[in-house]
Amino acid sequence: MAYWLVKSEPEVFSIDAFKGAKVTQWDAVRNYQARNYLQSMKVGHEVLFYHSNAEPTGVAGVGKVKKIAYPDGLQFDAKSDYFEPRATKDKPVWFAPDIQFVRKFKRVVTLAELRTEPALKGMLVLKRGMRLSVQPVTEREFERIVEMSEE
DNA sequence: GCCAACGTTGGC
DNA sequence: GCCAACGTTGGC
Repeated sequence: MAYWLVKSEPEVFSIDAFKGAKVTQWDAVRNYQARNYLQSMKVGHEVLFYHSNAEPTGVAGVGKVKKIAYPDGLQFDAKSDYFEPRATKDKPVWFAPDIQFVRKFKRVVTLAELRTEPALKGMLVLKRGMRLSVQPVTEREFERIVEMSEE
């Protein structure tokens, strides 16, 4: 079983919007490393939902992979900001899984808290300049953050 | 293949 | 709003 962290700006798609949507395709990611992680996600993998560019910034809840990655439809839409001229229906460039809402934390586990927790020292999201919007996390990190949300 | 210019991310 | 850190683009 693998665990992941995905970032979202709450002004664009918040944990409450996620709750309302119930399931959403994690589309509009346009970075190859992030795409490769999206394609590594398997049904049942758990996902930390992280608010970036937010007040406060931090982990806001949990989701779960509902369906493995399939073509991101935005790449075919010439009017979309996420249009991909190189993509064809036969050879799509961008893929994204469906992620299901699981729960909203009682409180946001803030980035500042993540930084002060020794067990989370290795997390990619804490690395200087780490802008990747989809990241792997370890089971230990995942469980610790869930615990912190209960404290 | 190099690398400068440019655009984006995202914390602060 | 600022700006550091990256990723991408495109001229050569």
